[in-house]
Amino acid sequence: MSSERDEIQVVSAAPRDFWQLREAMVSRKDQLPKRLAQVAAYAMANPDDVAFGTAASIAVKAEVQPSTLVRFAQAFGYQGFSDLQEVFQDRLRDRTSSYSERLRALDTHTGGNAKTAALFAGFCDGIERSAEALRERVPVERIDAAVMLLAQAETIYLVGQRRSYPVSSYLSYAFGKLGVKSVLVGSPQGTDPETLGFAGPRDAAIAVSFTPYASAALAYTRQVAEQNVPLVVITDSPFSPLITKDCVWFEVVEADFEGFRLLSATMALAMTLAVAVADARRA
Amino acid sequence: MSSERDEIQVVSAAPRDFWQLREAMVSRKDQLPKRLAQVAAYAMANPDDVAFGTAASIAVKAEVQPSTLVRFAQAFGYQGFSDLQEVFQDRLRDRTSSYSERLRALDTHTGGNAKTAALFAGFCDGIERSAEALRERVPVERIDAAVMLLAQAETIYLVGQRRSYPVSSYLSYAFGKLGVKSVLVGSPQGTDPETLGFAGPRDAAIAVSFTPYASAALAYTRQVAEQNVPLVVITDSPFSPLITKDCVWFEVVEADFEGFRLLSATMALAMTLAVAVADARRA
DNA sequence: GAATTCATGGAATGAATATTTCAAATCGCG
DNA sequence: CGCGATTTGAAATATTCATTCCATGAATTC
Repeated sequence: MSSERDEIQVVSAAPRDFWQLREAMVSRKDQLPKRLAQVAAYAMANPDDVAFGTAASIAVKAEVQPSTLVRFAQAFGYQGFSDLQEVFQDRLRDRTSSYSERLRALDTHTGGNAKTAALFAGFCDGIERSAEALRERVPVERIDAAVMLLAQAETIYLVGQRRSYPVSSYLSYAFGKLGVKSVLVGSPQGTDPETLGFAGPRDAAIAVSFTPYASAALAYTRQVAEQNVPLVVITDSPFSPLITKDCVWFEVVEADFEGFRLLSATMALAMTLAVAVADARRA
Repeated sequence: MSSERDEIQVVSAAPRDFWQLREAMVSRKDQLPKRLAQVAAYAMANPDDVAFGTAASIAVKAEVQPSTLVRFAQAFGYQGFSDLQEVFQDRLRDRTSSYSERLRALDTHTGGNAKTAALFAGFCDGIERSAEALRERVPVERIDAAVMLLAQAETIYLVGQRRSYPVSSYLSYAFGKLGVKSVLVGSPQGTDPETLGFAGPRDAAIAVSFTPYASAALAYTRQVAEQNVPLVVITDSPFSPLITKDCVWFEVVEADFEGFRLLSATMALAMTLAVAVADARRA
C-alpha cells in the first residue's frame, strides 16, 4: 500500500456544482490529452446532451469512444461517467433541489451565516420562479370566466385551511376594502359548516387548497358543490380532489423550498381575481 | 399483418410536445384507472424527476410498480416508458423550445379580456419586482441577527393585523410545523392584550405592519417593547413607528398595484426567518 | 534512437434497466 | 351474488448501458 502512496491521490475533489466543473475544465483544457479535450469541448458546447444522453450516444456525437468518457470523468475525480453526468443533470433539475443540496453542503462546511444567505437567496429565487410558472400556466380566459362567476355572486365564501388560510384571509381583507361581500370560512371557531349552509346557487365560493389537502377544506368544498354554489378552485394540480365537474379551477405551482411554499403566486392570482371582480361589479 | 389490423391502432397519436401531453393527461384524468391517475398526478407535480429518473426510482416516488409506468406510457400511445420520458426530457433540453412555447402561450392567453390580462400581468410583474427589491434591501447580517434573537426565545409572539395578518398566520403555521412554540396575536376574539401580557424578556415577538399602520398593531408592538420582549419588526419604511431603539427591523418594499400589495416579499422574508430559526435551534 | 510512459480504440463483462408475462385482485354489470 | 373484464402487483426476461480490460499506437525522455 505504502508503495502506492504516490498514485492518484488528487482524485479527492470532484466538483459537485456545474459551474465549478466548468471552471475546472477551462483551466485544465491545455493540459488535457487530445480526446479528453475533445470531450471537454463537446460537454461545454452541449451540456444538455450530456445531461440526458447515454454514454454511447454522447460518445458518437463527440466522436470518441464510450470508454473515453469514463476516463474523462475519472480525470476530473469522478467515479465514472454516471457520476459526472449527475452534475450536468442537477444543472437542469428543479432549482429547489440543488438549493437544498447546497444548503446541506453549507451545513457541514461553513458557519450558520452562509446558510442563512443561501436560504434567503433560495426564497428570493423561489418568488421569481413562481411568477414565471404563474404566467405560463394560468390562461387569462379562465380568469375572466372566474371573474364573471364571482361578479354575479351575492356573497363570496372563502374556504382555506392551514397553509392556504393566509390567502383566504387576505382575500377577505381585499374584498372588504373593495366593498365586495364575502365570508371567511376557516375561523378558529367551529361554526364553519353552519356558515356554509347559507350558501346557495346565487352565491359563489373560492376554495384554496394544496397537497396535502386539509380534510376540512375538502369537506367544505364538497358541501359547497352539493349546494350548487358556483365554485372557483385554486390548487396545485389538475388532479386535485377539489376540482369538480363544473368549477373554474386554477393550477398554481409554488416553488417548494425546504418543504415550505411561498404563497406569492397564489396571492397574485387571488388579488387579480379580487380586483377584477370589484372592477366588473362597477360596470 | 392484416390479421392484426383490429388490434390497437390508436397508438398513432402520442404527443411529442410536453404541453400537449399535459393537456391529454388533464382531459383524460377522470377516465384513468386509479394507479395510472396516480402516475399522471405525480408526473404533473414532478416533471423534472420524470425527466431524469429511472423507471424504478420514479416508481418508488410515485408509489407504483415500474410496470405501471410502462402501462401508463402505453395508455397514452407511447411505445414504452423511455419513449414517454423523452418528452419530459425535451421540455428541459434547449430552452428555446420552452421560450417559443411560452410565446405561444402568451398568444392564446391574450384572447381574453384585455383589462384582466393587464391586471394579471401587472401582478406577475409585481412579484418579480418585489423579489428584486427584497434582495437589494435586506442585508443578510440582519437576518442572522434576527434569527439569533428568535432562536433563543421561549415563545415567539406574532403580531399582525389586517393586511399583515396573512403573513403572521402563515408564520404561525410554519412555526407549528417546525416545532417552534409561537402564539398568533390577532385572533378575531378580543383577548389579545391579555395574551401579550404573558410575554417577557425570555420570549420574542415578530411584528408585521405596513402603512397605514393598524392602530392595534402599533399598540401591541409598544406593549411588547415596554415588557422588554426582544422584537423583530417587518415594515415598509425605516421611519415606521413600530421600530424601537433596540429591535431588529426589516424594510420590505412590496410592489403596489391598483392599491393592493402582494405579500410575496414579506412572505419570503418571514419564511426565511422561520426556517432559519428552526435550523438554529437544532444546533 | 530505444525505452518507457501515456493515450487510445475496441471488445468483453457484469450490472442496471425497461419491458413482458402471468397470476391475483378489484371492479362493473347482470 | 357470481361472472367476465379490467386493473394491478411481482417476478422473469431481454435489452441496454457503463465500466473494465487489454492490445495497439503515439508521444516523451534519456
